Amino acid sequence: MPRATPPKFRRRAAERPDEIIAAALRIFAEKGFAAARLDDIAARAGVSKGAIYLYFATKEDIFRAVVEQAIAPNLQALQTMVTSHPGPFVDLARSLAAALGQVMSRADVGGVAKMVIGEARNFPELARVWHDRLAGPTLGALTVAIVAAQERGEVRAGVPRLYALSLIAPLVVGVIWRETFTPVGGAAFDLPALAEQHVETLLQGMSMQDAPS
Amino acid sequence: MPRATPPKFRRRAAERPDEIIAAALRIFAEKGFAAARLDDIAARAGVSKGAIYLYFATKEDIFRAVVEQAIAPNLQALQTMVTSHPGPFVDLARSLAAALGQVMSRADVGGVAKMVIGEARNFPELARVWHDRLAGPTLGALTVAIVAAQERGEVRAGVPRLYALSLIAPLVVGVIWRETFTPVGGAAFDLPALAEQHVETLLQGMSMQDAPS
Amino acid sequence: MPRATPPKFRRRAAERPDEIIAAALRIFAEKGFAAARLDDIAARAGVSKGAIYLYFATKEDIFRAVVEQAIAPNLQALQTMVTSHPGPFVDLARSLAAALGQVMSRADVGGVAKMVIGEARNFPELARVWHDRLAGPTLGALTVAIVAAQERGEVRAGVPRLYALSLIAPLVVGVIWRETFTPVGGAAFDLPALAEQHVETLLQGMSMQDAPS
Amino acid sequence: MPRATPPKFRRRAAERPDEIIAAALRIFAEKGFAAARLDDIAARAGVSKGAIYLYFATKEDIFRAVVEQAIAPNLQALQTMVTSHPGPFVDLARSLAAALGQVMSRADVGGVAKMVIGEARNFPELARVWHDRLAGPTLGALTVAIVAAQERGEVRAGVPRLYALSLIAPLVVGVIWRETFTPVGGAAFDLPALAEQHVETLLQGMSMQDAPS
DNA sequence: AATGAATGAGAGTTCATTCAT
DNA sequence: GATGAATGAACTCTCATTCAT
Repeated sequence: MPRATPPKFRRRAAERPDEIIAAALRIFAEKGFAAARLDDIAARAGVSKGAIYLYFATKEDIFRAVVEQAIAPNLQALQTMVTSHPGPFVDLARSLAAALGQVMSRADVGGVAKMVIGEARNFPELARVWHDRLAGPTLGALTVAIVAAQERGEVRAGVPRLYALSLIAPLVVGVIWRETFTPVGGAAFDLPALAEQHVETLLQGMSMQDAPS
Repeated sequence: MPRATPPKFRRRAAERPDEIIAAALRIFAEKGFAAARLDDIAARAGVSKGAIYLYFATKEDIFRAVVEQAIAPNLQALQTMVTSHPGPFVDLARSLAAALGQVMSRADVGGVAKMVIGEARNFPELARVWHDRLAGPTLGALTVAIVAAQERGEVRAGVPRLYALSLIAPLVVGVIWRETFTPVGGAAFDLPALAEQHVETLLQGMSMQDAPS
Repeated sequence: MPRATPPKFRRRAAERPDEIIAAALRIFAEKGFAAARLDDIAARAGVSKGAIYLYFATKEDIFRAVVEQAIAPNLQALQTMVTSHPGPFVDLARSLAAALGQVMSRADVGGVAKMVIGEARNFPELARVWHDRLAGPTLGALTVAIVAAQERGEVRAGVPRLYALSLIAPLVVGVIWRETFTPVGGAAFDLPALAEQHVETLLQGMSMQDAPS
Repeated sequence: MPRATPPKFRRRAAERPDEIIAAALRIFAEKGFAAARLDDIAARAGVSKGAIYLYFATKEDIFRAVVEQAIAPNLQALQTMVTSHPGPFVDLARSLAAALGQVMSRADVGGVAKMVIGEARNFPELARVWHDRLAGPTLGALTVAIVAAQERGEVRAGVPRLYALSLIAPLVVGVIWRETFTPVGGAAFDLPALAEQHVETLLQGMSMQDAPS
């Protein structure tokens, strides 16, 4: 076993588009769509400005690719978790909270979310994609689970969809807070701790057993 | 050596700046800072592009004015409410929820919030203003109230600042949802109803009396 | 004799145009025509911008008035001096040098000259006015005097018009130097001293009597 | 969100910056700094307006480049000539006059000089550059040479720096005259002839041998 | 007569997009 | 495939000029 250090191969084409998307994510998250410059994206991706146009037709296309791709990896797992959870609601809620706390801690989730929120009016199709493929289904599945739990007598009366939002919201706000206020001196939130305390507290309030007379 | 065409003059007003700010709020909320055009703001305000520069030095100045002014009117009232509430925590939480549900329903709050979130990196000073004068104090006052409530035995153990965020978050997300997904077909949330159900549920979970065995 | 201090009357209209011209001279000399702003001229004149248009139709008109008026007062006296001087050329030259040294020391002459030079291409009519009414005649009269002096045997052979320019040039350059280089640290010239030494030296060179064989 | 029209490309060159500077010199000399339009410079250079910004950051930068570059080529040679001239002062003066007469005849010298004079207040740094690197040293070197000549008994008493200015001034004025009055019908000066006659005459006056009784 | 708020054409500058190399 | 010089439309900002008061 002569040399342990393998000759360092440099990247070859084929990963180019992904590298560009990764670079674009950074720049878009930082500046927003309109203020981001192709030059910056190219520089960060380590390619020429012209090379970008070999893979994407317009700046908007890059943005679309960034936002659409960001849905796939980790977030989509969430709804399958919600949908396929068998046991009592308390278990589902706890798993979900833990998973969300984990996911939300990832650096880029906040950036993309910020972009979707900020550019929803300019790119309604992207807002629609995020709603139809991510936010809507996730909230819907959770709502369904809550309805079932209510029917099983585990959760007390109340609008299920509002319960679902109540459950998820603090983590979303936690991420937004991190993106918005932490850079200017705002104290950060411990997202996993927030997830756990919030879910336990809310579950306590939603639970049937110790309802007041 | 400019023109000599006959211009058409309009009215005259000391409210000009406010009219411009109102128009700018609409446009900025719709397009974001960078994508907003001075022409559009001027048109919506019913003045010429040049007239804007009688009152604001740069586009950024308009943006600053919009964001800073949006703090004052309705939102600042919140923290005084929190600070000056004497009775049991349950009462404070309910008043706060009702007030927040009301405030958040106002059309422009969501737009400005979106801008602050989206442009936080480009305008850190504005993020700082919103944090230092609005978000931070409000959350802080609520946290203090929770600490006091815990000492009085009204609220069970737990990190007070996380409780505070848990309490407010769903309304924030409700507003963001309205701004982001409602225009593309997402079902809206009834904010006052959300506020009420969420607070009642969370208070139930935070409350001491029915602690688990 | 009760009060020696008369009630201070403020200026009344009628001197307005002259005040505006005076203010404009300052601003134009400082910035040049294009970079001068009507606002600045109005401010320096102590009137509103609109008031200027009661007396002048355009910015160019103000400029014309400034340049044309600057000819009249002291400079025109020069050529009459030249034309009407009876005695030997040496006397004329000395009087001229003294007068020029005096005139050129006036603050605004340099400014206006600078303007005429700098804007000659943009305002050929003004360059023409200065040439036809000031520079040309003065130089012409001096040339005529030199021709006469040559005929009287006072001045040696040589192109009279070049002699005339030789005589005047150092003072012109002295003024330009003051306008251009003194503000950035260039050592100033003592204009009267320059006038005297130059004329004496040049006269010596022009003179017939001690010509080399 | 920009256009999609088919542009027309031109050549490719490393001389681009110089072409732009050359074009800018023409336009600036003609209009002055403020009245010159980037469009005109671009058109004269045969490039698009945007292309200029590949090489210069601002309009002022172009101006600076024009003025600074105009110093180097032909004028700087002058002071080395003055400094390194060994023989009697008369020889130096004659060489200098001939060289100056030559240089001043070049088309662009007058234009740049006009700009430096006209914009000295707006661009003091450029006036400083011209003073510190061109006008000051040249005059200084000439002054030193005159002092030496006085010590050698070649030149009679008198302020050396004023002698130096006397020597150069007519050519400067000749160039300014050409720029200012020739286009509006003023009779031009034959610069080489002016240089020769002036220097011979002044040298005669400065010379020791035929001092007045 | 005088003001100054308002206008709008025009200028400098940016940047997504293209294409000769 | 890749580059980067070049383009030109669009945008922010300026300022001479106008007119209701």
